[in-house]
Amino acid sequence: MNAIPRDRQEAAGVPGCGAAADNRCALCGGREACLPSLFHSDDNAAFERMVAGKRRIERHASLFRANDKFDTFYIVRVGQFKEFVLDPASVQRVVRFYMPGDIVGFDGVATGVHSSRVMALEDSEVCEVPYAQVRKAMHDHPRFLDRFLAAMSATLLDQHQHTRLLTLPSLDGRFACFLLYLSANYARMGYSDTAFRLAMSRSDIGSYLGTTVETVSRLIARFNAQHAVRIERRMVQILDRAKLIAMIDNTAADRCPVPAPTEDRQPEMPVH
Amino acid sequence: MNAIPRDRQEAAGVPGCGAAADNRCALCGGREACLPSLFHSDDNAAFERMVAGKRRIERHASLFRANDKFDTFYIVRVGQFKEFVLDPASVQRVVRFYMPGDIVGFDGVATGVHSSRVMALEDSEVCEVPYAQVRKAMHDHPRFLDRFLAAMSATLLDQHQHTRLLTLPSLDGRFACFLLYLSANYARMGYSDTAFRLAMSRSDIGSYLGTTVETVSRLIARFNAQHAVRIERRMVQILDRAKLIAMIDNTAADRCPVPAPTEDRQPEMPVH
DNA sequence: CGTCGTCTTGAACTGCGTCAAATTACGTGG
DNA sequence: CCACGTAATTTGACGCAGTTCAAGACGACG
Repeated sequence: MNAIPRDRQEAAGVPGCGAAADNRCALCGGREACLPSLFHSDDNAAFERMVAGKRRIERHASLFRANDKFDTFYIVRVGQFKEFVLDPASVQRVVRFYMPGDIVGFDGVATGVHSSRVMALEDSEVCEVPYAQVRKAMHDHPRFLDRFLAAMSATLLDQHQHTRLLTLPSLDGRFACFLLYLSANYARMGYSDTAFRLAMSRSDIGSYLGTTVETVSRLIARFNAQHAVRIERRMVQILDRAKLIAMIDNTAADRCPVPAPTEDRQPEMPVH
Repeated sequence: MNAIPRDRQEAAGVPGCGAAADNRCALCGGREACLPSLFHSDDNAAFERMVAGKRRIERHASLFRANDKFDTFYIVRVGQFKEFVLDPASVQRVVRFYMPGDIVGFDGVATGVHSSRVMALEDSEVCEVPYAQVRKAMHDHPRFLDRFLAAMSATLLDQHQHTRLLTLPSLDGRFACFLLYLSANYARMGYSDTAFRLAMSRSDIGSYLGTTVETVSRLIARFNAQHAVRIERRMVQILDRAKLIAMIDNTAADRCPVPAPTEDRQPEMPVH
């Protein structure tokens, strides 16, 4: 997710799995890295001045909705969120999930208005950081500027990962990718990367993977049968990580086979 | 694409269609808005100092590749680009297209290294803007800081659009969406939004839509037969825009039907 | 213990991927 | 200017993965 600087996330086929950061926020103090190294080598006190306050968000309550005014960033302290847009038929399209340490709100900077809705998947808590303060801090602390830009850029990389996931030809690959992505994020937060609880419903997963609830169910059944994982209700155990990775690679084969461009000029006819 | 501030792009089902900007870059002077209002109300001269130079990129040559060092942004002056990553099987996954006025390189900020490859679809030209200069300008000119952040945020919104496109259940919807997106972008550049040339191959389109070349071919044939468009070779004419929009909406119906959440607390069972 | 919602399972249908071959476009060299 | 070769694009036939519709199972809570 957008925890930064996401220490050199590798470009392999699998979502980034940065090491767990360990910078305690003086405000939060929780055991989660609630603001992952964004400020620590610089001026920690500066950050604390930036934080306007904390806010609790009940399960299923929204942090903000599409068309709400944007003037505040949120850093997830505890809990998880889903971000989604509503398509014409009022169907949710989950665009991403947020976990502790992630920064929420970048989408609003462009227009001053939020373009999507962010809803808590469980009882959660966030730090509020007014955009005005962030701007000021960026001006005053060059290092903070860098870190902040890096954070924003990292969310772009996350989006790319999601895009890659969505273009995997088989659902097996997508689901495997999704599980590894969760695993990596739990690792980043300092939890087990082989056993964790899903905060999201089957519907949310289906939406995120670009498929239906039923198919998600069947995917789970199949993965369980193959002993790659053990998913029961919302508990997940990863039993055979290698098998999951293999599922991504195998299914990725020749789709839109633009041949691997080792040289710069790939063979294609010029346009008249 | 990431031309900014993307004047309040609407949240409707269709990719953003900002109005055509009209700020001439003193350096480029081309009739395309090569740097869309990023600097104009502030200090135009400041920008010109920022631009290190221009660079020509031949068709099929790369602006940069994955793992190349990042230290420069590029603003597309003329031509078009595709950005893609290679999956394990060395297959291209097109993540986005760039058109004149778009800023390229945000992905590199997070790690200092590019995560994808950007290749010219036709003979092109870009302005080079060193990251160091941008940082300095952000520090010196608060308004520029705002604009730059807005630009970055806008690319995030673009990615969301792509994600939404990819989760449309039917290929018809995706392709319709793609055509409207191109149309909107040509409009933004001041060209006709009903007749234009595709810079990308069928393969690239297939990759962008998450499908195969063959299916793209069939989509085109079907759309032609329905007189929604007239696509011949790489020339596109949009004949019935309403029909295209309808194709998106119709196919968007109940997929992962999380009911429209008008109230904040949508009905779902608490987790034990 | 009954109701409600989520999740799972079943069966039938179909859109799209896959493989294969034909066709067209375009650049090259004669 | 024409003939040829390469690569892109189109078209056809077939099979399967995944959607759809429908019903049932499970767990939570009143």
